[in-house]
Amino acid sequence: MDSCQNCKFRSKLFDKLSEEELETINSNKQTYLVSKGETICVAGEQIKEFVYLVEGLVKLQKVGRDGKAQIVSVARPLDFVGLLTVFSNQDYQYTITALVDSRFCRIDIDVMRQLAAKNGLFALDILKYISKISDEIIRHTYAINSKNLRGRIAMILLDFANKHFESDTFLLPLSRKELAELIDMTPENVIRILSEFRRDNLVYVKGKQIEIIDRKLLEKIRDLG
Amino acid sequence: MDSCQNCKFRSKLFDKLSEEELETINSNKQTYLVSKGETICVAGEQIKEFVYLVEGLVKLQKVGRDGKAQIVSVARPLDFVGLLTVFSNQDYQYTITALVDSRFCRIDIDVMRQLAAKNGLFALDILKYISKISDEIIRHTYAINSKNLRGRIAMILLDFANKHFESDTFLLPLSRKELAELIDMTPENVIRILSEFRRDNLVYVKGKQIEIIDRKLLEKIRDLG
DNA sequence: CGCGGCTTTGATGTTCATCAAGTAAAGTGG
DNA sequence: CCACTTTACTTGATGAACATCAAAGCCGCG
Repeated sequence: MDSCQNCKFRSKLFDKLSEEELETINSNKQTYLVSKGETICVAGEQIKEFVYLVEGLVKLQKVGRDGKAQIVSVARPLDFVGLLTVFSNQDYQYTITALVDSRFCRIDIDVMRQLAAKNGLFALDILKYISKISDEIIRHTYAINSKNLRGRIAMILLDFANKHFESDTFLLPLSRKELAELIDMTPENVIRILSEFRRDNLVYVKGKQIEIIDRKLLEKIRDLG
Repeated sequence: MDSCQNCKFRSKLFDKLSEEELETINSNKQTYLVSKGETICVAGEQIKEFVYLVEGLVKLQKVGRDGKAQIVSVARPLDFVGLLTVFSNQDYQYTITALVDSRFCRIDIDVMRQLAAKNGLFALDILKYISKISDEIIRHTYAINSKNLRGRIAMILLDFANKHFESDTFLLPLSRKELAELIDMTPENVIRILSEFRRDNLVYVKGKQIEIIDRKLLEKIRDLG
């Protein structure tokens, strides 16, 4: 019933696989449920499996020398959270933690490698995804660092509205501290600027509940910040 | 005489190709010489060719909204400068410029794609390289942003000494302004801190000539900054 | 010789992190 | 379900790090 062949969450990444190859994946995969806050894999551990997010939301983070966490990316299903370094590195580069209750699959990494080696079109698709993800992370990082604090908050709010929720009203899946780790600022300043946006009637903010009121102005702050 | 089959600069990237496949590359490649300062490809242009640096040194940069350049990476031969976005994107994401006189090859991108589709082991090797390069760029970017200005200068000097020249004495291939673009600070502060390092007898600095004098202390500044 | 870009140093101002202290919210055990 | 503890959130005051501005010296090049 839960076979990869019939999985409605299956991504286009696997489109180039034959029925037989899909069955290989199916018989080498395991499905897991994790609750909010649970860790899926830990940076530094040896990679044995390819991690594929089916439902939910996770964060990829690394820990700096000073022990402070930095969130590299917030990933949704089909973002192939484990993909990034699976093919270059022996160890996970990032710790992956569920932001909401999530479901994911693990596929033996050697099985993935063998399929890629055997099926060049499949490998080429993985290539495309990896390039795309890396590219987005790099772009995001540079975007963040080129903006002032108000611009960063504006950007991240619009990003959540546009990419994650497709609505101007949403429930933030991150704490203020996590927001700070994602856009490289202190929790105090995240709060300060959110309050400022609320005072200026740009955004309705109550706890994690967010509503974008003046989208035009917010976009201006993002773009000029 | 200049065939890929005999090329002594050929990277391990092509190891998985058969003689016949190498010949396909050979007959679809073109070799170019560029002088210092010349541009190899421009961000935004359509990707038609895979760019492979044979000899020299180049910078990858993008231009921010404000028109200021940011250097994403300084690449040597075998760094596959064009690799990063070739497989995900229609357009070059970065402008590539020679920092010293350089030699590079262009290979038709469709030929590369076809070879990857046909030869899974080759595709898998490309995958490894892409992952590795992205990973390094991301790591470098985070490293830079987590350090104060003195730490950044120390880091970049040690990086040049270790990775690029394998010597504590070398000629900087970048201007002060370019250095600033690479490590996200202003040219004034690059100069200020270089002068400071010279005053403290950490580094001999005269124009582009650099000599690391107190490596231990410089490493400490890098790691603690 | 003189012009323009690169380099250097100093003075000033802004942005942001840090510190401190208090309030709300969310678990936790009885 | 309520007191208790802990964690998250919020605001203000202070200081440090860094960008910006200004001005002068240097070097290569026409």
